[in-house]
Amino acid sequence: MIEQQKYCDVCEVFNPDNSVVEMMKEKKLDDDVIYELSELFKTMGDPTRIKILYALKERELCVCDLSELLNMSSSAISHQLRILRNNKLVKFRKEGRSVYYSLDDDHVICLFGQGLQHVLEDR
Amino acid sequence: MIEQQKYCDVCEVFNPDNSVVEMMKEKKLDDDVIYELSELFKTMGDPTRIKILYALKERELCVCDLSELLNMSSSAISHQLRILRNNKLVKFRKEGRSVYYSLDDDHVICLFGQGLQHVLEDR
DNA sequence: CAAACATATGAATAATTGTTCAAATATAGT
DNA sequence: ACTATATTTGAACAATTATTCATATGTTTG
Repeated sequence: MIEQQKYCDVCEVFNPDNSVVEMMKEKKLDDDVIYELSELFKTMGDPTRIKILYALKERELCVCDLSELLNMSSSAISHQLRILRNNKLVKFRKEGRSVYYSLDDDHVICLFGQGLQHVLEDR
Repeated sequence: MIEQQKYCDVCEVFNPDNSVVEMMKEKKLDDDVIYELSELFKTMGDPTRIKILYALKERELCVCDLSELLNMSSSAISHQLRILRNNKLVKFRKEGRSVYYSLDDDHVICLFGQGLQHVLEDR
């Protein structure tokens, strides 16, 4: 076992004491959290939804506002808003036949800012 | 035109002066930036890649480290690393036959933290 | 109640995506 | 030169996704 030399200390499964694998595994996030985290980012990983969130950053808007603004069908917008709603990125308020959407909390804006910083970094 | 009552001030296309549409359109982000931003979030929107980034947060690791750590084939890991590389989330360094990957900058960690805050908020 | 409007929803379709498998490239040791 | 190891790559396949279309729900006005 020992004479079988390995070059990656973590791949070294024959020497548990020196293994980083276990260390990492202890520190690992709940699978639930990892899943939710990836769902959050996935939700923000679509141009249409980015545009919706960017618009809602300014003020609350109803479906037809967004539809007009982004030049897309109300149906398409509504579908995307449902995804944003399910992931708690937007909340809504009904007024007559209109439904006004707004950002659910300010984490979204922070994520936005951080993302922009990363994107605009090397230009 | 005027007698056609509308309930969403933004949808009101017949009165440009009072329209919020134009205002928003002026403030709108470059399509390039929106695209890149959504690509960034899309990149972070996968459980495997989240796990990779979370592991790299601690220290640099090579492909077989990650493969061992996440219990996945080197091929699968390599494919995901390519996506992370293309989106400038990780950088790499070659040493012998190994390729060590690490986080490209600390925006990733900030995004991580913000995302976690959002996810863990209501529990 | 009927007509118009705002939104939501389900099915369908085209496009994208993650993993697997097989094969290729590259580096190190014998 | 040969073998073992580390990584990359391309094709293939199943699964997911965004938009469109048609239709349904709910609300307001006449």
